[in-house]
Amino acid sequence: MYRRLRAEAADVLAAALSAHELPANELGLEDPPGDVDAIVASSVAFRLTEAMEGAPPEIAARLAEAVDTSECTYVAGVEPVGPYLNVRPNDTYYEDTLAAGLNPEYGELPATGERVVVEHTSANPTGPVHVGRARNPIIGDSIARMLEAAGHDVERHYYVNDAGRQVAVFTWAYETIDDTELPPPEREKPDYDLVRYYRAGNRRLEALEGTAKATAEAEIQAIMQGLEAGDEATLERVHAVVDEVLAGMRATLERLPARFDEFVKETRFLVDGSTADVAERLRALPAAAEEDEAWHLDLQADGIDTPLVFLRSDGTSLYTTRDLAHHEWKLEHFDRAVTVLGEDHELQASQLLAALEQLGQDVDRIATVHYSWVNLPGGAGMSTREGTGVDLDDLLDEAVDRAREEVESRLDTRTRDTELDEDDIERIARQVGVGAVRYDIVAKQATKAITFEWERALDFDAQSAPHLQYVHARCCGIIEQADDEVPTAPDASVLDHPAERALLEVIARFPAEIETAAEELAPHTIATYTREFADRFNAFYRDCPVTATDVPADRRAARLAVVVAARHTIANALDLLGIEAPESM
RNA sequence: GGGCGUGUGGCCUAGCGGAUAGGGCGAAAGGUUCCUAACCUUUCGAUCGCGGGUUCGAAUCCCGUCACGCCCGCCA
Repeated sequence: MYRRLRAEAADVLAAALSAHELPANELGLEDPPGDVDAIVASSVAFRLTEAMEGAPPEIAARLAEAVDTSECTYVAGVEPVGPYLNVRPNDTYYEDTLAAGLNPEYGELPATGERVVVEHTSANPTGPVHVGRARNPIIGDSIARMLEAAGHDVERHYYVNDAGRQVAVFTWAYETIDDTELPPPEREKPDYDLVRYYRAGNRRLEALEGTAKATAEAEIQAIMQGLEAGDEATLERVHAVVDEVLAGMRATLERLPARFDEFVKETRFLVDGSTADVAERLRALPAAAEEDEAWHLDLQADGIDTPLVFLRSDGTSLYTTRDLAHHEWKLEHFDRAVTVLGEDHELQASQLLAALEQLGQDVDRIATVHYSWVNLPGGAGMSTREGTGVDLDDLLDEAVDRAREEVESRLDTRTRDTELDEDDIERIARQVGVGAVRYDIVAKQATKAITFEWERALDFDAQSAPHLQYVHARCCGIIEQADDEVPTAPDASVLDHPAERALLEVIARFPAEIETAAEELAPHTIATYTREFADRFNAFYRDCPVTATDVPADRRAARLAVVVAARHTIANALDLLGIEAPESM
């Protein structure tokens, strides 16, 4: 509704400007402050003091007179308030919002037919997912959900780095080190089991000297060469390790939940020859040059000082070379490609785009979202190899444990009729605990650095997931109280309470919020919206009883419809954030 | 040294060049015979890092500066 109202406001304002023979390219449309009784406003009068020869308030008044809303579906009027032009909605705006909100899918935009691949996480398959990396699946999964809601066909990909030196070291370590030399795994999961070899292997490699070191390096080199050549036996040895670790990592990511349609292996682009092919085309570019038998691409013309080395002197490819083949493959199969990467990959990502452009690809179809690091208090980083950092499994376990305590401590004071059994408590604890972790991360702008602190990440009061989930539970409670007798054709005209109007207005904005969040690839804006939604619902809850006996029948029916629309909105908004919506808590 | 990013009350955070910088935590006070108090109300608290500039108007744009983070590999 809001999208159409805003479009209509733009149309009538543009027409009014044209009537004064003024250009209508800058309409100054904006959201008015909270205490102003308007949905959309314009500050265009400020800019016309010369063209219309007058003070802004007087110009606003003259423009308002020229506005014709007779053709509008939702605009009731445009009124001058000081220098501003405020757009008021008519009753149809509220009626249509209420009717639209009764659809359980409310908020979803029409299908666009656009195929979008969202690549996220893509953490090296070397060990358990830690909290430093957890920002990636949480942001990536929410972006995928938003793009889907915005009408696109979305595929989620995890790009598996199974071709670099790290996995060669890992494979060597796994095959050389005996289990008895290692400490017991921290968990009975394959990623925790195998990371011990990875860590021990890296330590051993640093400690080795002389011929022992040479032997080990030769073995690692042989594995890398085998991978580069697409040698079947080598691929099998490496994948025995990689697939096993990945299975463990996948199980952890499932808890968020972050699920993938495809795990795209890097070696695939070696085996099918596309990496060699892209390297060949890169060598033919004017900006390509050979130095000490290695090949690089000069990117000065693209404003990047660091040249991109794409072939080693031994003829093997590098990570970005393979990623170039990977991205050409994406562009071939999808209309758009979105990648979520840590800020440490920024240079690599810009080199990738510059190289693709030199290869003649349409890089406008590629978007990259960068997120800043998650550090430990004191500024320490998290590293899989060194074993520093907090495992995501531990964080989620702790979150669910604390949520369970919270649920249990509240059992005594519950007044809702339905009882909770053990399974309910466990389910709610999981929904609340995991939701709190996701919200804490997704609610912040990706570019801001985060310092991980247990107390803050697991604060269930604050502006947190449980606060939002509680709104959904309240909606469900009211609907349950009303025996699910939801009116199919409610009369919105009886909804004249400010809290009812305010709630309908925020419901009306939901599709527009999805649209902009998907366009800007900014999931935190949905988190902000959801918070504002919760505030307005709670005001409605406080001031507008629904099922009380002294509420007239028509008002009860209309308010019940508002609650249903609110339930759909909050449930779908939480879903975009990957947060479950409990019916009771 | 160069590139990119971030800097908003004690702490966390929102903010498209426009209306009194919006929330939360914290601290203080209050609210439940009434749809779940994981809620709500009130109060306290900000020269939007600092200095210039552009503009009718700057947290927002530009320049400079400081602090912090990331990057600048024939690693990924």
